[in-house]
Amino acid sequence: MDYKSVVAKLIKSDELDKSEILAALAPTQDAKNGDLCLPCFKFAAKLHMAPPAIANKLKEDLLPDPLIEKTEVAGGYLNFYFNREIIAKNAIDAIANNNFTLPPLESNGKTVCIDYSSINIAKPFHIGHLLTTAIGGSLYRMYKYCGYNAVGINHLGDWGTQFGKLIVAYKKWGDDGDIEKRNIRALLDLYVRFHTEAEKNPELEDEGRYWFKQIEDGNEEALAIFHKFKDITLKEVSKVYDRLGITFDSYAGESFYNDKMQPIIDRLKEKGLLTISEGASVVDLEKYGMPPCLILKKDGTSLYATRDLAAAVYRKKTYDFYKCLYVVAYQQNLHFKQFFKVLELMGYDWAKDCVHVPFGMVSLEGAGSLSTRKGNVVFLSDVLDSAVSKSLEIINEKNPDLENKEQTAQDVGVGAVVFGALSGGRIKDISFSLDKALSFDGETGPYLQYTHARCCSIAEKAKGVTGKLDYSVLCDEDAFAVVKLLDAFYPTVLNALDKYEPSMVSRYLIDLAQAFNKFYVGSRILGEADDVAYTRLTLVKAVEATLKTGLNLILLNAPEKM
RNA sequence: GCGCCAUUAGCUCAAUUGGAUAGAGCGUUGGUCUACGGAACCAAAGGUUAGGGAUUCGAAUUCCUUAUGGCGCACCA
Repeated sequence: MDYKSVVAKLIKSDELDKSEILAALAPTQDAKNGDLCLPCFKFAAKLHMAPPAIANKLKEDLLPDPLIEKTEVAGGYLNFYFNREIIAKNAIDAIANNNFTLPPLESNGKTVCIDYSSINIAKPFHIGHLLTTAIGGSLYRMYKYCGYNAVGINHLGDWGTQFGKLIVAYKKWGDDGDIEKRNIRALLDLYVRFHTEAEKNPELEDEGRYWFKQIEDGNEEALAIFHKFKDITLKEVSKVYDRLGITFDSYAGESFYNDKMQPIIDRLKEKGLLTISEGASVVDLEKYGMPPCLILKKDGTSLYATRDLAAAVYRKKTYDFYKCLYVVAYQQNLHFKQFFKVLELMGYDWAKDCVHVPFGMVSLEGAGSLSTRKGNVVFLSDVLDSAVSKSLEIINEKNPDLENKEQTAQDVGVGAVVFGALSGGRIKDISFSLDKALSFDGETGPYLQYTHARCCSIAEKAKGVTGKLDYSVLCDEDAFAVVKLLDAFYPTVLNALDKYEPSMVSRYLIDLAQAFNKFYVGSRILGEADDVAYTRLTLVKAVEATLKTGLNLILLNAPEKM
């Protein structure tokens, strides 16, 4: 419920605009100052009055409404204290009358493409890929929830000289039995070995280039090996996606655009954008304060930007997107600025709808930056396994009779890792530590899941409780804090989407769980009078529904017992 | 060298986007179990918001500047 606009309508003023007042209204920081406040300082110059005097005048002229129980002037603030029963009724009824679900918003018909995860073939799925995968996956769910048609795109890194190198390594040192057994880890070893050997024998690089050329030219042997690598990778990676609950609508990657770049180059030439510089074909961007965007190398072959241009045009044609997001680390900030500018110069007015959603770097605590070439990586599946087995240990210790132990341990262990990736602002660099990823106390995924399970448990035990809703029961500090948070769910999700920031939902869920747990320890349900018990139970079920829906938006399952 | 980003409690992060006494978690110390899940709750300690300047009723938030760290800057992606 949008109480700001309700209050704004009640404020009478000849000199002040409704929109001005609406913009100034803000939630209070502390409940003792009421629920909403109007700082009057900025009106002082216009009205030639002191802020407290303005607050007092507005207070006197305020139209009466049942929503507002009282108003107080404190300094230059006009504070509004709401009738808590009305707020509680609105918040609770919205969920209770919907059979304790928080339905998605209605479709608005808009399509959003989200390019995320975008793993490289024949390379490990390591913790460096966790952020793009989790952020993109969460945005995907949030867009769907908010009524958009979301298209998840895994822009596979399935082209380039590294495949030639890998073929060389495979032909020299490859062991099919080993690959069969250890699949992608065996490929990683080959890749690392190639780079160490190439330092001694630089001619290996030439061999690598030769074999990549064979792939491009359709050499059967080369293609067979390449496809074998691709199959192994996709099979392995899809296991991880399954565990994370991630899905894609398209796996069109780099190789997919190989035959779609010529029209781009033609159009660039047509528009007179392409110039030759140091033998390469570039789009000069000096006017815009950027280095040139390289389109073709001097040998005439294409580059990253070329493929991205082709992909963007293809996506616009195929999906007619309202927005196209690229969830890619901030290292590539400049690349996206250049690439979007080139799209714009090509005359595509939808270039403004392309958005880079950057995030911070992941390094290894104690071991520095991740490097596939050096083999300095931590496999995501290993991290998930550790988290799951720790979770299983805790379950065996605390709840040994639990059914579905394995699945629950998956939910909780994976949840801990994923929440860790989605709990902070995107842009912060992360120094990955297994200890931190395996923390289950405090502001963590398992804490949210625990709180949800607690709700389920009470609801189960209080099944027989019936009575009438008495909203006055929800007006004490602890219960009302929960009520206000329930009311903030949809605005929080919409705001998170607006900022492409899943962590806003994560923070919100932590706030809700903390408020709920505080309420929980202080307010009994079983054993209270019928109406009190029933009303509190209803609040519990509303929290349960909100936690479950919110957890789902940040990719966490919400087991009923754990 | 040029550009972009970051810097808030010992550590990891918030702060409704310019509002009231800057809040949480971890860790530390001390409490709460004969009520529904202790993966919990309560309390204490911990701050010149990296330093300096400016803007204004008001700045962690905007601008300038310095410092530290990260990233990027031509044929990798």
